[in-house]
Formats: sequence, structure tokens, C-alpha cells
Amino acid sequence: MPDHHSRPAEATARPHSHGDRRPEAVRAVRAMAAFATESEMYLAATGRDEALHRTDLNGLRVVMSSGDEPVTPRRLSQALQLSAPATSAMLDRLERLGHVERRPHPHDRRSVVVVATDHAHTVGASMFGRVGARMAPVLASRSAGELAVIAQFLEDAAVATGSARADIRTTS
Amino acid sequence: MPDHHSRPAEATARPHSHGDRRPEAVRAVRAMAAFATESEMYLAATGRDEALHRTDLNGLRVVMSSGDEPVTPRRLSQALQLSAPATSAMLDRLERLGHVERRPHPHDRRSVVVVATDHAHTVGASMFGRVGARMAPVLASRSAGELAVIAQFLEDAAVATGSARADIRTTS
DNA sequence: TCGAATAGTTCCACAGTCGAAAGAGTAGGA
DNA sequence: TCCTACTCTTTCGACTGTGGAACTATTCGA
Repeated sequence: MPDHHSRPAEATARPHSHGDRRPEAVRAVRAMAAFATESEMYLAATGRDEALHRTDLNGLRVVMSSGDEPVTPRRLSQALQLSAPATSAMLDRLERLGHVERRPHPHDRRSVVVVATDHAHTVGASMFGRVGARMAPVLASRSAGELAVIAQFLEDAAVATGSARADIRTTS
Repeated sequence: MPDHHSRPAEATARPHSHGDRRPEAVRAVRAMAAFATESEMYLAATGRDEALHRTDLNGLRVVMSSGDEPVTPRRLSQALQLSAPATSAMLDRLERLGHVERRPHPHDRRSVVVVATDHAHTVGASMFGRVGARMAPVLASRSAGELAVIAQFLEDAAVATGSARADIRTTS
């Protein structure tokens, strides 16, 4: 997605109302784009390192962050915006590599419950640990107050991005 | 990539030195993961909307944000971590859809220079405009001082993520 | 009880990636 | 100046991920 360097970005960053033209806002938007791009490239690189496709990594993320809530193929399909066959194929790959197990659903015999294995947790630890190590000084050098501002902003930005994605469906 | 909900994340967020265990830091890391995930999903959704693969969108981003520097297939290949044939195929797709043009390189006849068309700028404007509209109130509600803190943090976080990606190559 | 709907999997066609190879061009050293 | 090694891009072919259609098993409500 183009950042503020490109023509259309600057021309259309304020489609309905006047956008925020403060230089701090421009810099923040550019920084968000750069961070999003680096995150995507890190995902792709770790995927190559672990022989996992991007979809597989995202699937693991959903399974591993579901808490006590059982994860079914249906739920994964919705969370990842994948078709049913693609979700099945992804689970085939993760199962073959020993990252997940399909278990019978406790009260719906059409379905299965997907659980992550210890191997998956090891891989996740390695991935998160690597970026966590590099991120530690970035976090440590900020005060609690600054981190709270940053966190709140990113939460709001995530919601806004999700709304923009929903806008695509309603305008198509 | 697993966020803090998962076991390995918490267990390994401090691989060498003690990580930042302040609740504000935990919240910030989680917010970064959520924002990165939403950004990736927005990219995928707009890609589907415009019949453009994720690689194509990233390619356009590189072409459109290159300023005066000529973009060659070689440079695109490096920026996107794609093989030469994959870069060629991507340019084929973008050219066929009228988003880019391949022009003769001014002083290296082996190469070409890739330029974005007005059509590409229109698409970029639409994509950025949509998310820009949703992001506008998020930016407008922050002071210049807050935005400066946020931007600096995300720039540092992007560098840290890039370093983590480089770490993959050296430890593999 | 039965029919409609749901859940997941399989089959198959399409599309994106990369290794190998080929052709054209460049650069540097003898 | 010329030749060799290297570079750049594209093409070919094999592999892999996605999604539509179809199938099977199961669930649920009339």
C-alpha cells in the first residue's frame, strides 16, 4: 500500500473531510506503513525459515491465542478469510508438520477441534523470541505513560483498519 | 505470529535479558501485533477487491514510493525478497492490468525501468483513501507531541523488526 | 420423522513461486 | 582491443496454495 511518498496517498488521504496535515501526523502515518511492511516481511522470512506458508502461520496464531475457546475449522476459516477447502488444506499441512492435531468435537460429530502441539509452541517461541529480543530495548527506553499512549493509539488504529476493510465489502 | 496470549510468547519474550514485563509494555506489544494483523488483512481484502495479489500490491508500493530513483526488476526483486522469475511474472500481471509500464533503461540495455501508470495511482488513491478516512479521527484526536512519540516508536519498532528478520539469515 | 441446513473433506482447475536454462548485454583484465 | 566472466531479464517447467463444486456425515427444527 503506498505510503505518503506517492502522489495518490497525499492527494486522497482526506477523501471526505480535511485530513490531518500536521507534519507529525504525516510522519505517524508513514511510520505505521513502515512498521506494517516490516512486520509482513518478518512473517514471510520466518515462514520460509520454518517451511510454513503465511496462511499456516496465521492459522497457528489463531489456534494458539484462542485461550479456552475451542478452535474449529469453521472458526479458522472465518478468522483467516479462507474458504473451507483452503482451511482444510492448511490444517493438513500443519498436521503433517506436527504443529496441530485434529480432535473430535465434544458435541458435534461433524466438526473437529484443532489444538496446537508442543512443537508449535516451540516454533512460536522461537519466532516471537527473536523479534522480542530486538524489541526489548525499544520498549525499555519508553516510560509507562508513553507506552500507554502508544498502545491506545495502535488499538484505535487496528480498529480503524478493520473498519476500512469492512468498508470494502459494503462498497463493492 | 502469536501474541501474548500464547504460552511461548510470554515464556520467550526475554531470551537474553529480562524483557519488559510492565503491563504497559505487554499491552503495547499486543497492540502492535493486532495492528500488524489488521494491516495484513486490509492488504489481502483490497487485493481481492482490485484483483491484485499481495505481491502485486507490494510491488506497486515499491514502484510508487521510489521517488526519482529508477525502479528495475532487480531492485524490485531485492525489495520484495522475490526470485527473478517471480518478479518478472509479477510485472507481467501489473503490466497486463495497466498498472505499470516497462521502459528501456537509459544506459543498461539488459534492464528495464518500471513506472506506475495513472491507473495505478487511481487504485492507490482508492486504497489509501479508504483507510485514511477511517484513520483521520484517530490522528486528529492526538496532540502533535503524542504523534511524535508514536511515530518515533514505530520507526524504532520497524528497525527492530528489520533487524530480527536479518537475524533469521545469520542464525539459519 | 423428515427435510433443509451445516461442517468438513475431496476433487480439480487455476494461479503464483522458484530452479534451471537461455539470450542479450556489461565490465574488467590480459 | 578483445575475450571471458558476470549480470539482467525472460522463458520453461514443476511444485504448491486457493477456491468452486460435489460429496458424506451430522444436526436441528418444523
